[in-house]
Amino acid sequence: MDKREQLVRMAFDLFYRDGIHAVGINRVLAESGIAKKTLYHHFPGKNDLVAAAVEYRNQVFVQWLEQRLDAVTGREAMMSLFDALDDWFNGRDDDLQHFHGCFFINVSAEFGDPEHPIHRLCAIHKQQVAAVVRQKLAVWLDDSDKVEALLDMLLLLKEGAIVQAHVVGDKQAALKAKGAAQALLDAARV
Amino acid sequence: MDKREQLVRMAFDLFYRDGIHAVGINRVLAESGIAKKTLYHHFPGKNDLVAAAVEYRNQVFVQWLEQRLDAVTGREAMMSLFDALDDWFNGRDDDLQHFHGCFFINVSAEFGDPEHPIHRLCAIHKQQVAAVVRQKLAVWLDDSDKVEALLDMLLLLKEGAIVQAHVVGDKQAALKAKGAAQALLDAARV
DNA sequence: ATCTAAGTAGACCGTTCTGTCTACCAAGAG
DNA sequence: CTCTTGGTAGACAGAACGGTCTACTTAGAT
Repeated sequence: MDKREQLVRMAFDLFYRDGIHAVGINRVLAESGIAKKTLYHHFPGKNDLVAAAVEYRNQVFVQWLEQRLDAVTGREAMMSLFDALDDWFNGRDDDLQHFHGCFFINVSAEFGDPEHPIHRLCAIHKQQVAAVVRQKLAVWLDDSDKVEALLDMLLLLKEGAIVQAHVVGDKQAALKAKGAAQALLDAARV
Repeated sequence: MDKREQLVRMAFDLFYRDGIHAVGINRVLAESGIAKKTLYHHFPGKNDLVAAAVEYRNQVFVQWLEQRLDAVTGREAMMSLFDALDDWFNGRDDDLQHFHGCFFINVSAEFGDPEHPIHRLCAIHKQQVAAVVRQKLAVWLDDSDKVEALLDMLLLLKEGAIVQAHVVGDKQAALKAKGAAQALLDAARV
């Protein structure tokens, strides 16, 4: 693996665990065993490394989600969404590392200005996740208004579950969200 | 107002806007015009100032919420919850300052370890908010299992709305959550 | 009258931060 | 064969960090 990718992965690991501002460039270098010059050869500055870490995580997460929803369709796919979250929260998933909340929510907290490029990347990630779920809904339901309305509600439950799991430590949050999702799908008669 | 409270308020303002680790003690002092010795007279260290800011915000927020739910009961109270969020997101509220996401979610992102005292304070805040809403549900519904189930779902929607409003910038998130809440209450036949 | 608590200004300390720089090395391409 | 690319080790600079300290002031309480 090339040094650039090693740096990005190690940076993500540390940023996800301890936060962006709490992790210095020197720690990323020490833990990855890579020279400082090499880092500044690949990235103009820390912010660019942060951006690369965010994009890396985006790619990993979206791929993970697509895979988890791959084999199922319709209502079952929506249930799989929350089952996947449940596995994540409870450490039954190898792909996403130990759960420390949503990396993108965490990064948005540290880069609070919505105009900041790094905050924007987080917003884009959420939109990409939304697109994955929307596609699953769209092939199932004809009414595109209903698709959008259900999508909004399901994503609210998903974000809520992640927050509850991280802030309060409620590891059942995904299952509670799944229950709510079932009730909403029932109410929409789908 | 005594200096201690001035410090806490200014610290909260800055921490909420820019994040904890991005705001140095010296900036809090410069912007509040208070001497460093005074800060260290009232607080052993920065973390204690952070804790005080979290507790201050907790008090302000819970009071705000109680007030917004004061005049209403039953289903209407749940609707008021999301109307209040909508006002907050869209800057129609004077009590909570300009919206930069949930302070407690943001702080939890920077103090990711659930065992950390400051993370714990954030969890306690969420539990206090839950208690306010639970009380509103409890005086309305007899079945305490139903109260807990509805409470969980409504809080998921609330947290989800805050995240969507902040990360993606969806200022309609509260109204979408309100719609989902209505559907859930309908489904529960209350 | 005196003593204490709370305040001011700001120098200072050791540490850490991001980022630059020098000097050297290895391997593949023209 | 030489030259570029990507790499190593680590000193260094300048700023900012949290925190300590001295010296002085002010206002109440005893």
